[in-house]
Amino acid sequence: MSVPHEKPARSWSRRKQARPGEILDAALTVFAEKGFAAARMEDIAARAGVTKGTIYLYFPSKEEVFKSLARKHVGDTLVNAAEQARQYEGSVREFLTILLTVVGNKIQHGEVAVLPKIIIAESGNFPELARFWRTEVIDKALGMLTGVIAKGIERGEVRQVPAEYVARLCVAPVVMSIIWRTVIAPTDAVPFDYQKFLSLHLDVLLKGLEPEGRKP
Amino acid sequence: MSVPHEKPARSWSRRKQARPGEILDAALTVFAEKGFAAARMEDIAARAGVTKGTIYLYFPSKEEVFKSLARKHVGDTLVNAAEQARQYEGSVREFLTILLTVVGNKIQHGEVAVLPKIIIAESGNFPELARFWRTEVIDKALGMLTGVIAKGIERGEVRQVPAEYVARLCVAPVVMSIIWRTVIAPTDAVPFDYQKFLSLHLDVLLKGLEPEGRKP
Amino acid sequence: MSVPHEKPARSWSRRKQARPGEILDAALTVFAEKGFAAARMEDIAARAGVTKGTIYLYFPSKEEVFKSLARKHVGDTLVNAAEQARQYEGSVREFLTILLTVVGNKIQHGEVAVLPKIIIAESGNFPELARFWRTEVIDKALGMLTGVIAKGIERGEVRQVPAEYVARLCVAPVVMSIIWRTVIAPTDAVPFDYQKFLSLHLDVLLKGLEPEGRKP
Amino acid sequence: MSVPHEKPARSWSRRKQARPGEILDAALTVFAEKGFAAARMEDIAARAGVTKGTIYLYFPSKEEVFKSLARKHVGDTLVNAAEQARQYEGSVREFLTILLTVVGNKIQHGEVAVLPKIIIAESGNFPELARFWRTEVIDKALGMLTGVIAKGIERGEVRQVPAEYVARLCVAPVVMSIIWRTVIAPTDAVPFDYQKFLSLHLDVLLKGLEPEGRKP
DNA sequence: AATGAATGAGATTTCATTCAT
DNA sequence: GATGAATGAAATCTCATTCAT
Repeated sequence: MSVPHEKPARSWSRRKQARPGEILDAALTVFAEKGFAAARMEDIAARAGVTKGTIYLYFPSKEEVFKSLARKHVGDTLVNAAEQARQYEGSVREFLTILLTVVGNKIQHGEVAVLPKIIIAESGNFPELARFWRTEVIDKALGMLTGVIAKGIERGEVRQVPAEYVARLCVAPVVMSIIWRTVIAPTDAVPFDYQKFLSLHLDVLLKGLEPEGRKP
Repeated sequence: MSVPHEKPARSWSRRKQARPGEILDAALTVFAEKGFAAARMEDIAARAGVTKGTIYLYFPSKEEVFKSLARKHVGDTLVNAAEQARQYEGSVREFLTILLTVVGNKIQHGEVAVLPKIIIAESGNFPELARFWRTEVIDKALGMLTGVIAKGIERGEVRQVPAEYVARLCVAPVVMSIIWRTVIAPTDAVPFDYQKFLSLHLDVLLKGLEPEGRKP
Repeated sequence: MSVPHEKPARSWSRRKQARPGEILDAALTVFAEKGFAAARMEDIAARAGVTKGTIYLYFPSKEEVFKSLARKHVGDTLVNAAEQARQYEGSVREFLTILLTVVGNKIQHGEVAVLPKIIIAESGNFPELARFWRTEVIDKALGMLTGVIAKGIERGEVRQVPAEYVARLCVAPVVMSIIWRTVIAPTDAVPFDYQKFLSLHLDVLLKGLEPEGRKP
Repeated sequence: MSVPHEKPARSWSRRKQARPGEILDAALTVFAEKGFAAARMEDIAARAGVTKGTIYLYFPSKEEVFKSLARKHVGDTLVNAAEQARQYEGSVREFLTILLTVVGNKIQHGEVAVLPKIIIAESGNFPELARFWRTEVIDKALGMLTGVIAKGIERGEVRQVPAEYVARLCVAPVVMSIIWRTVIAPTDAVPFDYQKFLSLHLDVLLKGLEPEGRKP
């Protein structure tokens, strides 16, 4: 690869490259806490370690910061998950176990867990965003799961059920965990074990989906 | 003593009685759509069929409108549900069937379905409200369900599981339905059958909770 | 005097006659405390024992209430004092003693003592009023005193001094007392003896005005 | 190290230093003319040569602008006057002559002469301020004068009189001059010679305070 | 005559955005 | 590239005034 004299990368040069990302990270937190309208550019700037004016060097407006943010984390994890799912040959149980473990972990520790809350809160003010998430995230996630369930039914692992609805059943406790983490958890000290919760969920769900006459 | 007519009750006197409710109804819709900060008092007023100033005859501030709203619908349905649950002697299946039918109906048609979205969106700006809902709604609902599940375990209807977590499993699809209705549904035309979804949920859940050796 | 059937004067009829005065009395207090802009019609109404709307039956606007008030107490006491002064034949000392006693008493107990404060405070917003008071009250009072002093100089009771300036010297402690009563006195409990103060004032003033070679 | 020029001191940095003062100067004029409630932030801003928003960069609210203003000019001149008075060894006449000349000059030309009017007008709405002025300005001024008079009595320059009351007598024409300047003078063209008035005041006052048997 | 619910103009205050430095 | 002082549009809130009862 021809990068003959990869610049010495003066420290502020690296900063410059990193700025938009730093700003969006700051925005993520602030928007999650206050919502779009109540978030002040100054809050975001302060959290990003810059001043108000600087944000406008990288984004033309508050709205654009918000939209960039909402688009940023989409597709990353999800898209390849969908890809893998299509080719996946293991059992439904195996697949969901892996998936929910990863997701559970993100909820427990990840920063991005707050994005859904942002979308929920601002869907009314930014309907395009709601639609964007609908098509890019929700439909893809549900589509992937529907496919997995359907395959499970074909194979006799799962009894006859409407796959798209079951896909939502599969996701529901994840959604609830996300909301719990972002809405309830901050207000009280009692910790909640999302991993254990999702693990139980999977256990009950798969049992509930077992074909009738099956021998355990 | 001659009190033939209930009261003089001048016509605007009757209006005055009704006004606060009308305003809160309007506020419910507007807050649900825009969130607290982005909702304009004038919007709420217009929707209630009055002007800005009138709202201030009944509520001292925007914040108080919001808080009144958040408190208004609490406990109504829920509290007596909890009471009935404690005394309920029927099976877990029966109880949950009735409960989810009622709830599903409210989600499908009710106006109040948007309240949770409001609380989710504004929990960061009004932590007291988040706490209030946590104690008054969530804890009570989960407590009620935990009790029902526990009773089911005692009776052998339900296998050995951590009841509080299962209570959340029970609720998760309800939460998801509410969010779907308020966030996703408005952006697209495809209708979603909440009743059917919750019915499937119950079916899978109860099956997933059946004691191991049970004969169907 | 031909008032053959002086009406039985039903009590509310008397009220009706009295209303404007009651409202102005209330306004006097409220305006004195808050000033014109900060005084609310509702405050005035409440203090007068009526409701906002009622005031508008008697006065077309807040401004007119204020102006009526400012004109109300003018000339009453003052004008005849001026008249008496012109014809007065006694000594300067005698005259001022009587005058300051009356005035001192009004300051100590009267309600009207607050009027000057109102005029001072609102002179900027109602220059006509300031002019009105200037011509109707101040000029008349100073003119009267100037006349008295001048007569005193003629008679040899008072040494050669510019009478109009001395008239102001004569008034200054009165002005100060009024301000003390309305501005300082309300904020603390220590009482102030206006009568004694004005009496001392007169003593010092007259001594200071004695002709040079006079034997005491 | 080369620090040839005091500082970089970008030009707007110097402005920032000056702004609060400029705003308070503007506020002084506007509040004096209209009173607190009737003064619009926009008026103050315009007079200070900025826009509404700018004021809020330096003061959190209109009320705080007002309070800052009321506190600003306190103690400056007065406090050292009090200090000097305590140590002063000259005659009462000398001292008061100097004092009243300075004061008379301030009234004739100074901007601050309007502050007392502001305090008088707003004492009802800001009782803390009235108290503040009472303790910081009035009590100190009267205390100083009382001390001077008392010393004069000891020395035999002044006859036996209650010193605190005489202190007020001394101040009364000053108060009246201030009110004349701020309330009456703006409404008419005839000028008033405050210096001459106060000079006459001193002449009459001191004569009035001379010990009885004194030979002139 | 009196009420008091309703109005809406106008004030304070906030904050996204601009721009000289 | 970064700053932060300044702007001004837009929101909340107040209250004089109106008017149906």
